[in-house]
Amino acid sequence: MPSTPAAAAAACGHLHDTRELARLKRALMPSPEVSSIADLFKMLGDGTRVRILDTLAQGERCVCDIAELVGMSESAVSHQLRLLRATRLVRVRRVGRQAFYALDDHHIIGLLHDARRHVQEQA
Amino acid sequence: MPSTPAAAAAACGHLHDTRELARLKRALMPSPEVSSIADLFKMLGDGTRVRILDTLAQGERCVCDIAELVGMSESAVSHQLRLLRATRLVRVRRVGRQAFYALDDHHIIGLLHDARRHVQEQA
DNA sequence: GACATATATGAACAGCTGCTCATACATTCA
DNA sequence: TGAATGTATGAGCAGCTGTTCATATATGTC
Repeated sequence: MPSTPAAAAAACGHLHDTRELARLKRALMPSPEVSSIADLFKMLGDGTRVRILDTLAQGERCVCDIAELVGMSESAVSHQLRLLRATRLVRVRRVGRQAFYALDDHHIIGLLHDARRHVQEQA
Repeated sequence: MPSTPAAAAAACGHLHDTRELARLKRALMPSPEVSSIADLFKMLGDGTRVRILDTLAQGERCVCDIAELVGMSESAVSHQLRLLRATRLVRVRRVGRQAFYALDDHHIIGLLHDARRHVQEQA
């Protein structure tokens, strides 16, 4: 029955109705938000950064202690902290020649916690 | 006072006590868990996959509809669905030559929702 | 001032990711 | 059976990521 050009666009046969497809499309997240969300998850999608954030969940730490705790070079950690700073996941407090990093947003702990529960469940 | 080799290991001067450092280290997440969590976030850290999951949050969809809704080629979507399947974030139901994908774990919606709130707040 | 310490950064490089394009597979229909 | 359809997959490649190594900067100490 629907051999219209509209139906041909969605030739799959499930959603015959282009109008319905358009309605669903409108309900999706807008692109800028998708990018922001993906960027946030990208930032959380690295073992070193997860470790750093887990460490900071215990409280403020200086760079060399973080490096020692996560088992990475201070340089590597510094590079990662730079990224975490840029995305406002951590903040710095400078005291003399030391830099003390802390979580800038405690929602992150929630996300880490939820992710942890998720991976534990399906183990 | 602490010029012992132990103190030299953590020469930074913040955590003079190696014992304290060891205690903190024990409180950190074990490596396998860190990897699993990072892998989960890695999976969520891509715009196309976020879009796919957002689409599936509305309900089961076949591949070509997903492709149309997220604005990507069916091939690209199929590749991503393969990854999402491998990490058990989505599941398939095959009917004839169509494949209907759905979220396999509704915790994911929670994570997406939390991330969305987070990026909206700091906008 | 000269030197050590704590952190930051740039360059370079290996490994990974996500796309496209071509192709294979499976199912339905003529 | 042959052709069309819906999906899956392999190869190839451009772009990105995370590390190391060398170096720079800034503060504190002598």
